[in-house]
Amino acid sequence: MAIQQNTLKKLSELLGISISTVSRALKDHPDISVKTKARVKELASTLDYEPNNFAVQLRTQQSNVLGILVPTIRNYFYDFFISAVEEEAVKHGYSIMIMQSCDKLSLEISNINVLRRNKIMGLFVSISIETEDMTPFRKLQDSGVPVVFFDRVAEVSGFSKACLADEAAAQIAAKSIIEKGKKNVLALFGHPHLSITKLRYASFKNYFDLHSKDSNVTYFFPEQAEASRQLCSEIFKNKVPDSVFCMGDMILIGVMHAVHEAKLKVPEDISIIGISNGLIPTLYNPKITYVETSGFKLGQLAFKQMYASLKGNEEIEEVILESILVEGGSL
Amino acid sequence: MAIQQNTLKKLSELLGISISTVSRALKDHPDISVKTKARVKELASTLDYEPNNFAVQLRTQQSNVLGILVPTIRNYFYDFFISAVEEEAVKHGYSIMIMQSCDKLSLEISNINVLRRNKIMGLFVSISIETEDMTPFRKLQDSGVPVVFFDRVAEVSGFSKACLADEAAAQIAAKSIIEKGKKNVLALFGHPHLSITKLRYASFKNYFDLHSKDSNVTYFFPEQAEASRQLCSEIFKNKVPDSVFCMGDMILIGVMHAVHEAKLKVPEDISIIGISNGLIPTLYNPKITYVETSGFKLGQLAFKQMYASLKGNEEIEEVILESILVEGGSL
DNA sequence: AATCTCATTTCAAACGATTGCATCATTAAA
DNA sequence: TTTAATGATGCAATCGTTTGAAATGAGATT
Repeated sequence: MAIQQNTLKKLSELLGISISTVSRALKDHPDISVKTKARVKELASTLDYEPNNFAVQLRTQQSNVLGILVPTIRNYFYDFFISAVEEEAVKHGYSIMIMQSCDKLSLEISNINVLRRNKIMGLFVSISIETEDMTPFRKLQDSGVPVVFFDRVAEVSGFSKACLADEAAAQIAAKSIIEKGKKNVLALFGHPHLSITKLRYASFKNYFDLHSKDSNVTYFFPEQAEASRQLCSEIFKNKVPDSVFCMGDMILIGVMHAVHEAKLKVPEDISIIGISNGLIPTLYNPKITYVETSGFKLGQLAFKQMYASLKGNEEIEEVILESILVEGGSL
Repeated sequence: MAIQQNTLKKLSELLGISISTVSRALKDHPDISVKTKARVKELASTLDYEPNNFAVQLRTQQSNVLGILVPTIRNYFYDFFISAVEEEAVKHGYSIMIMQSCDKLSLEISNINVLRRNKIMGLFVSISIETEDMTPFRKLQDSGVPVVFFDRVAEVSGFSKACLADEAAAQIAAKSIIEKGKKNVLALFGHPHLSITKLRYASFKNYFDLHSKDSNVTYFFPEQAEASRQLCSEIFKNKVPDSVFCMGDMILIGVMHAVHEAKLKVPEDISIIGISNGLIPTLYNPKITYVETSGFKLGQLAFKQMYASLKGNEEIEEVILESILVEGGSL
C-alpha cells in the first residue's frame, strides 16, 4: 500500500549534495546559489516532491486543522454552518475535521479526545443535550486550543460564543403573533435542558406576559417532528389554537403534518410561525413565516472569532447574529 | 498559545529512568518490571501524558484520517452520507476530514492536494460538475490511497464506486407513471454532464420508449430549484402535463412552487414523482411519492468498501444501493 | 604570504516516539 | 570459581524536515 515517498534525502543523494542544501534551495534561501536552486527545483518538480507533512508537523507542532463537533451533521442548520466554516477555513489554509456526538455525552467526550489527539488547533462546538460539565472544553482551551461555541452554547463564561439572537428571535415571533391579534397560542420548544431553549422560551413567555396578558399561551417541549405531530394531533382534537409557534424546523415539520391531517387551512384556520435556517418553511404553501437564523452566516461569524483567537487575540467574546423576520403567508 | 506538552523525555527525567523504559512501561512491554511500570503509569496519569501524535505519525506514516470531497455539504443527501461515514469511521478509529469543491474544478484539484498533503489514508469523493480528468484521483490511488467514488462517480473503470441504483430508480419511477395511466409526462433532470444524470435519463427514456410508445414525454434539464420553478411556470401556462418526474430534491422544490403558484391540485390536476433521500417529499400534502436513494445507507456501504481497501483488499468493485418506492399520495 | 571577506555548502541537533541491540546486574548452573 | 542464563534497563538509530553554527574554498586586501 504505502508507496515510497520522495524525501529530501533521496533528492540530495540523486543530486550529490546535502539534505540541508536541498531543503534551503526549495525554500529559496538566499544562501543557496542560483544554479543549485535551479537543479534542485527541477528534480523536485519532475519527481513531484512534496514535503512530508508528518515531519513538518512534528517540527512545527502545528496541524492547521480545525475541529467541528456537532450533535449531528444531518441537520439543515449544522450543515450550513459547517459549509461556511469549511469555505472560510480553506481560504486561510486550514482544514476541517468533523465529529458527531449524536447527542450522547460519552461520544462527545471521546470525540473531544480524538480531536485533541489529532492536534486540532481550534474547536467549534455545539454541545450535546446531555452535556453539563464544561471541564473537557476548559482543559482544551487552557492547553492553547481556542474553543468557539455556537448554537447550543455553554452556559458559563470564559468561552467564545457565536450565538443566534435567540431572545430577539423569540421576541420577534411573539410580537408578530400579538400584532396579528392572535390570542390562543400554542408555543412549541425543543429540549428544555438546552440553553437555546431556555433563552427562547423565557424571552417568548416574557414578551407575552408583558405585552398581552389576556392571551392564552400553552407551552410544550416536544423534541422532534414525530413528537410534535402527535402532540398537535391530540390538541387539535379538542380545540384548535389560532396560532402555533415552532422553535425549530423539526417541530415545524411535525406541526404541519398534524395540520394537514386535521385538514386545517393556513392561515385561515390556524397561523404558523417558526424559527428556521431557511429552506423548510419555504416549501409549504403558503410559505411559513419565520424568523431567520442563518447557519451559514453564523459559520462565517464563528470562523472570524476563531481566526482572531488563532492569531493571538486573547479576548473572549460573545458574538450574536441578528435575526430577521421572513414573511411567508402563514400568519 | 501552544502550551508545553508532556513528553516521554519529561517523564523519564522526572523518574530518573531512560526514555525507552518509559515508552515500554506505558505499553506493558514484558521486559519492564512491575514496579517500574506502576511508577511510570502513575506519573503518566497524574500528568495526563498523551503520546504526541505528530511523532507517532512520523514513525508510522499513518494518519488514520479519511477524506471526503463533495460539491457541497449543504445538501440533504451529502450530509446523510457524511454522517454515516463519520459514524462508521469513528467506530474503526478513523477521523474524517471534509472539503467542498463548490462544483469548481480548480477548487476540487486544490482540495485534493490539501487532502493528500494531510496524508489522508483514503478518499470518498463525489465529483464536481466540471470534472473530466480523472488523473488526480488515479495518482492518489496509485500512491496507495484508496479512492471510493459515490453518487457522482467517474465514468471510467479502475475505481471503487458506491452508486445509487440510478437506472433502477429511474425505471421504477417510469414504471409507476405508466401504471397510473399517465401519458403526458414532464421529465426533469439535473446537469446533463453528470453520469448520474445520463444514467437516469437514459434509463427513464428507454423504459418509456419500450413500454409506452404512445406517451408524450418532454425532457428538460433545469439545474436547481429556481430554474425548475421558472420552467414549470412557463409550461403550465400552455398545457399542464398530467405528471412530472423530478430527478432530485431541488428540482422537486421548484416544481412544487410552480404547482402552488398555478393552484394545481396534487394529484388530481397533476401527478408528481421524484427521486430523493427522503425528507423533502414527505413535507408536502399529500406527501410526494418518491424513489428512495438513501445517503445514509450509501455512506455505510461506501465505508465498507473503503475499509476493505484499507485492510488490503485490492479488488476494485462497484457497489450499488437498491432503490425502493415510497408511496405518498402524489401519483 | 598571511589575513580577511564573502558566498556556498555541510554538519549536527533538534522535534517525540519507537525498537533492535547492547549492557548491566544478579542468580542459577557447571 | 567460572560460565551461562535471565531480567531489567539504557543506547542509539530511525522517521523527514528544519535551522543555527561551523566548515570550505575562492578571491580580495594588506
